Amino acid sequence: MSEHVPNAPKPETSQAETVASELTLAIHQHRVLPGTKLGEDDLAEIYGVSRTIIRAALQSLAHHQLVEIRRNRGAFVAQPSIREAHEVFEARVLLEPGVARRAAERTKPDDLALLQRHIQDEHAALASGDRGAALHLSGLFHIEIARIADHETLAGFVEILIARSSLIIALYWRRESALCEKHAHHALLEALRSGDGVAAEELMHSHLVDLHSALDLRERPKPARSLKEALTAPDTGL
Amino acid sequence: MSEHVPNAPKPETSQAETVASELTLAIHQHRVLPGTKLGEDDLAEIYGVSRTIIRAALQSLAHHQLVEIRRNRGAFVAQPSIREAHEVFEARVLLEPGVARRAAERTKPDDLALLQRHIQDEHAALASGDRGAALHLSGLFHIEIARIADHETLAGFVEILIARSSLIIALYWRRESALCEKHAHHALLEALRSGDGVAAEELMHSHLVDLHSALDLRERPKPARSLKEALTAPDTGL
DNA sequence: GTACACAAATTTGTATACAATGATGTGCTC
DNA sequence: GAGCACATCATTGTATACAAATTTGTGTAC
Repeated sequence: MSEHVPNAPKPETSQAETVASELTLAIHQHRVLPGTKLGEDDLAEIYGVSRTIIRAALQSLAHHQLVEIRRNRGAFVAQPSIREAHEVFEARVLLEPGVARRAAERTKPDDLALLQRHIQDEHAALASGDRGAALHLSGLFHIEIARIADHETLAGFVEILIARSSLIIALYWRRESALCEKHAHHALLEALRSGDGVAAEELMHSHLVDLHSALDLRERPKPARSLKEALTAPDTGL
Repeated sequence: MSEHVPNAPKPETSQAETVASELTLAIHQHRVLPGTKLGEDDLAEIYGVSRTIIRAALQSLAHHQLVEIRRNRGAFVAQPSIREAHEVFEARVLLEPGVARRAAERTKPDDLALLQRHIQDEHAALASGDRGAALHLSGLFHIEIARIADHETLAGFVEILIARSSLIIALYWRRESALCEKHAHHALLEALRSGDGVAAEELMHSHLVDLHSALDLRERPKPARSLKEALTAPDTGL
């Protein structure tokens, strides 16, 4: 039958999904930055698979708007515009508070333990200076809440929005403001623990508004990095 | 080998996108029903392209949850469960009223004309007995409103939800209730014309609640059709 | 020295070949 | 005749080969 072994000789998940997951993780953790070109041959060699697999993975990421595929040009890590950044956080403000309320009404003990660990891990990552990992875990916290809400459709949307948020934070995060989500997440956890849906809804709302306002979304060209793209656009004046 | 597409001297859009669009349309119009197997070789021959293209198109539809890909088994038109059906309409009730309000605040004269034509076409299709085409146009009406709202992120979600709604209607539509959306759509159009966001929001809300309640979502096995799948599952008792 | 034009090299787009997995059919055992 | 084992077939999964397009490099004209 099917025993859940990590390095199984018989992959239950397709190779394309594996590559897509790894790439997604790398983008979430800001190991590859927006604008980076993702050449098919390079990736094929890195992951030891053929371009067929890489292509499928890249298409998957493109559907999640994590990469942009330009015909005959290749795949690049997406660079959300200021407008897109606003859209994403507006959508999150619209969706996630309701999801949090739903989650508060359905939280089980195991869920609380998992969320608690997420917060711990996030804190540990921050303490060790790994901002990328902390950011990733911070996103996972929100995704976990969506999962607890037990609404796959909304959870899928939330997942997409959080993935794009990671790109937006990479591009527009205001350096001086600390990435201190510990308090907000802890308060949310407590609201979930007590089953207080209204509190969870409000906490999530203010948390997201905070995040949105912590971005520097004034008019400026996107910091297109790497290659000549960084040089064909005017400097940000930093 | 390419004599299928009439006028495509220089394809600006990739062949995979073309195939995906055609398949999506066919599903929206209920020309292929939920549960239908979409064999790669068959599709490759039909559209006159290689399996590579077909595969990319099917993956695209799978991302939109219009088809389900089972490893080593192939692609099948998705059969949303009752639970998924509820989820989809819950999500639509959550998202679309706000989108309609936004749209009312941004409607331009050209948009009104376009919506008017959609309603006309839908009515004409219904009169000629082409329920599939009418259903498709009905969905396009909602998508058009999302486009007018000028929020690409939300519009993308709405598009996905409407695509899935088409499958849900194919599976669970209550036969006796007429597919009479003309009044609701016309009322919405008028609200948009007068720029009354609150009215548009409320009209959209009640319209969606109506649609949801017009489905027969009582417990029953999914009508898996075609091939032996229809025989391995208990009959719907119809 | 700059700008344009052309050629080489790299990279993506598509088709096809082969391998692997699941489905089907046949024959043997009991 | 029922049930299982194995061979055969069909279909999907993956790799590779080739075509098309873009980018890079070089040479020449002015």
